[in-house]
Amino acid sequence: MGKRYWLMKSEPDVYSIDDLQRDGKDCWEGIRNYQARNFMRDDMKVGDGVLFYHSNAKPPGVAGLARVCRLAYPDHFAWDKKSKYFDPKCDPEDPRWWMVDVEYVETFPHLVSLQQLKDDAQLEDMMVTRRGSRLSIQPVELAHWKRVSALGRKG
DNA sequence: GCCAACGTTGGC
DNA sequence: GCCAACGTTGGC
Repeated sequence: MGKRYWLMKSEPDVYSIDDLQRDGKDCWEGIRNYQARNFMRDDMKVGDGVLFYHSNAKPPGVAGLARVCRLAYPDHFAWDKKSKYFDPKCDPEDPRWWMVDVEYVETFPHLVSLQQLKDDAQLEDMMVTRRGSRLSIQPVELAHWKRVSALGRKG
């Protein structure tokens, strides 16, 4: 399997692309949805491209690019009682939740808003534009990746 | 802050 | 295995 592309949602109030730029790289902890977990655990490879999406933002949209820089490993916050991602049903011997690390690549000079994504004919069937699409990690087609990047760089 | 959409839980 | 109740997501 060659390089793949993803969209990963983060609430900027919690962790924004500026935070990732400051940190250089960070673990993507707290994913508590099985479909999203499966994408990270089973499909993400080092070097895969990430559209960094700001959810619950004004406006919501793709803020820039990141890159997967570590293969999936157990999300240890799941058994950290002090973490807000603590999951009492989790057994460290049999990890239920996984995460990858991502590294900062670039911040778009123009945030590509959800409305822009919806209005763009080339992005018609992109998953994030579908109504009720709550999945916080989604696969992205190469053509969509290229189009979103172009919009973000050129406005 | 509202609420529709969706995922999970748990009784049966 | 059904499904009602509940919790969360996330746009608006």
